[in-house]
Amino acid sequence: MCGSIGGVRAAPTILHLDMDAFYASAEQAAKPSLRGKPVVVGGIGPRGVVATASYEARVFGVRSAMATAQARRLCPNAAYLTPRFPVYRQVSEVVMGLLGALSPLVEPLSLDEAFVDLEAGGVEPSSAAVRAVGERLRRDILAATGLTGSVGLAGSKMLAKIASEQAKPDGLVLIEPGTERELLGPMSVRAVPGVGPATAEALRRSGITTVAETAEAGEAELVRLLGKAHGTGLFALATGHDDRPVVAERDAKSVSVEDTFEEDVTDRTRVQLELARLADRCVQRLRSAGRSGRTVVIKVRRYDFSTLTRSETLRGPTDDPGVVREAAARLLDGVDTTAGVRLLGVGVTGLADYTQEDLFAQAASEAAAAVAELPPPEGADRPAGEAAPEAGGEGAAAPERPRRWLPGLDVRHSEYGAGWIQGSGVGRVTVRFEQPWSEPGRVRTFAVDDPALEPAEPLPLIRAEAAAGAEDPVTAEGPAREEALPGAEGSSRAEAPPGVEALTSGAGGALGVDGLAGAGDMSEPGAEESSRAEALPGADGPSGAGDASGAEGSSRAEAPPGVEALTSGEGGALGVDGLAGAGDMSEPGAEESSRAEALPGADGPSGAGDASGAEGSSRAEAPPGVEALTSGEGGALGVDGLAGAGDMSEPGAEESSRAEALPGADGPSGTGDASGAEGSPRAEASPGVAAVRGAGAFPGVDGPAGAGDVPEPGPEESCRVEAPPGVDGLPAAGGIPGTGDAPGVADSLGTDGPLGLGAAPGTGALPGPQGASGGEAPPGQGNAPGGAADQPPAPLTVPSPSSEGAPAGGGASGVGRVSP
DNA sequence: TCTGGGGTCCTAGGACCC
DNA sequence: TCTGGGGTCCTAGGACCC
Repeated sequence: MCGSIGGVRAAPTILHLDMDAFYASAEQAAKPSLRGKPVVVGGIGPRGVVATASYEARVFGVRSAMATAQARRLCPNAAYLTPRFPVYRQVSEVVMGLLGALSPLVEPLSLDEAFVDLEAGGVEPSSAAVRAVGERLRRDILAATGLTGSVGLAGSKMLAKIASEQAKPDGLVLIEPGTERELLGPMSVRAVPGVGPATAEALRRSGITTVAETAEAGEAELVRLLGKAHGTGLFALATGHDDRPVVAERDAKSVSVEDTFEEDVTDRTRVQLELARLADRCVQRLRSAGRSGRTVVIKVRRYDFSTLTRSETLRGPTDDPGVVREAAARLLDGVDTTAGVRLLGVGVTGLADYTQEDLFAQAASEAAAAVAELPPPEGADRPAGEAAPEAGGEGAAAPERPRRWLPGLDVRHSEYGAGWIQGSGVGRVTVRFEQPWSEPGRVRTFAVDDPALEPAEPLPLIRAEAAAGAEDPVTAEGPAREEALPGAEGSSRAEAPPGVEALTSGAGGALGVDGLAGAGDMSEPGAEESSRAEALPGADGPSGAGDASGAEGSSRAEAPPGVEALTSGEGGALGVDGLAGAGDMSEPGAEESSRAEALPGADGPSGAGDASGAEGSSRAEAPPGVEALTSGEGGALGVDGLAGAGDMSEPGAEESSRAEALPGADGPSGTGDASGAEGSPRAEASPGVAAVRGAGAFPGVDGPAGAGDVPEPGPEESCRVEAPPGVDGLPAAGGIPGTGDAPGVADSLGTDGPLGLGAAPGTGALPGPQGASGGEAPPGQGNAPGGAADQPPAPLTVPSPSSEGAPAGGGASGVGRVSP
């Protein structure tokens, strides 16, 4: 009786694999600077939602399906990236290939999930044998992709899925047949696949919340509450009955595409045009799948989120764009869109494997051709996240459209090689040059239309022929750095030297981000600096930057950002400034002045130095950075922010560089930062580490620090306020900039501090606030710089979330140092 | 701070046929 | 002429999943 119940095998031969935080993990594997840091993959625009959050981001409460805007509030320090599906698909194919080696019966549920019938694969039906297979599979997946997956083994699909859920992350759970009911009984009914919010609520109203209660309710009651299919199905699962087979192949039953606009569309002509474009995209997908369909469906989500669908069934299946476009247009005729359309979608169902061309379709398509030729609407509200125009149908010659540098996407620079977009805005794009197999790379900023920069194909997570051969230049560098990190600061520093100069160069100049970058740059020799210099106008920047170096190094570094801001002039806008500003913010009088100077960029120099001031600043910055990132697109800012952060995080090179550069003193610590960074950022931030390491140094790192920031009352608040703007990225930027204006800056900036960059600083900042310490902060910053930037993320928002603990940490550390 | 994109399955009412 | 009942298709909407 209690043993295996009908529908459950006597041996746990059904395996369920679920990759851990798949998209986010793939991004961390591809981007060394993001490892151990909060990463959020999803829609970057104002209406985006989170697809996947790394475990580091989940600590802050970030969840899938959450609005990205909310996620940014919870975890401003995270890196917000647009999804790179081609990469995920590639990895998925490798994983599915490994599963295919286990059994002919593999049922993929999505890119990162699948059931495998081990019995059909000839695996001995014993717990020991299947467990061994599961463990080996996990090892093989890690070796082949660099990613971890969790495995559930049980006698039914449902139980295997529940087991893999319990195994997360990076584990394996086997449910022994016979134990299912006792195991399931106490669980929430929400654990049963198919029970979502609505069903759970319906059951709750009847006093049913657990699986045991569901089973006790009886089938008749469940059918009464939920309907026939759902009621009987749930009763079976709740009582452990699940004999659903693993089905290898299933043909798709529909194909659809949809877009949510960044802003509601009220213009009817525009709505019609967008619908036609969607119809073309849908048909493209249909054709590439070798299918045709008979029913055309349109979906319209209105301004108030109410959604309606309209469908029309043709006499026969088609894959003709003209036919689908026309059907969609007819369906739209019956829908009132005057109040505004939030989303439009076009789908085709009733799929057939063949294409049936008929005369009618031909004629229709020709008639519709004209429509197709219409140029896609330009405009701010282009579908969120759409990076490039879809090749409409045939002729749609994609007119040159301004490239959109979305955070996370791959690029290649003729001189610096492969990298990815950390952020963009205000006419600039920040790129981190690193590869999956390299050490965390440096950040550089370019004009968005820099001809040397172009979109690139993603790199594999695992070096192709592997290991084979020679390392590429980039890699080469890496090694050295690593060593540095750990320890050493020493090493780091070594590098620093160069960097130092950089700083000096004022590269700092570069932007705020740069600021960070700067840091990073620093390490780098000439090139970067120059780049930046150019980039920014900032000529001034440089100096300012330089200053930073010093001491504050870090702090200042941030300042630099400010610089950028400044520099950018517009840019100013950027977070960068923010940073600077930020720093200021925290600090009272002094800083401001400092900043003032700083900002001005020109002053920069001094200002930077001022930085010292501090810390305060630091913080401010951090935040900014964070946001900046966030803003993502905002591009500009965020970018920076990130960058900065990034830097911080980064180990060796940059940091060290800075450290040295800076005052050196901190330097050391700086190094430390690196370490800190990571992590849970905040946590680490915590005291100890940070402190120790110099984290302080890094303050940046601190990013975590950022966290630290949080803690602080006053500053933050202000920060936040401002932050908002920043968040949005651009705007903020702009705002900031203004701020930037040196003077104002302080205030604003401060707030902005936003930048995240500051984060790093922030750390320092906190302390700084504290006062004098601020000065010290600098050091951290130095480190931070690099690191900070990255991490940056920290804080603005932070406050609330998890930060709590963190804060202290961050702050603490910062403080700690300071005191010293 | 509103809430993506791509799917699957189910329900329910009406039309239509037998 | 009235009244039924079953089955299928179409349409619209909703829940749920990743």
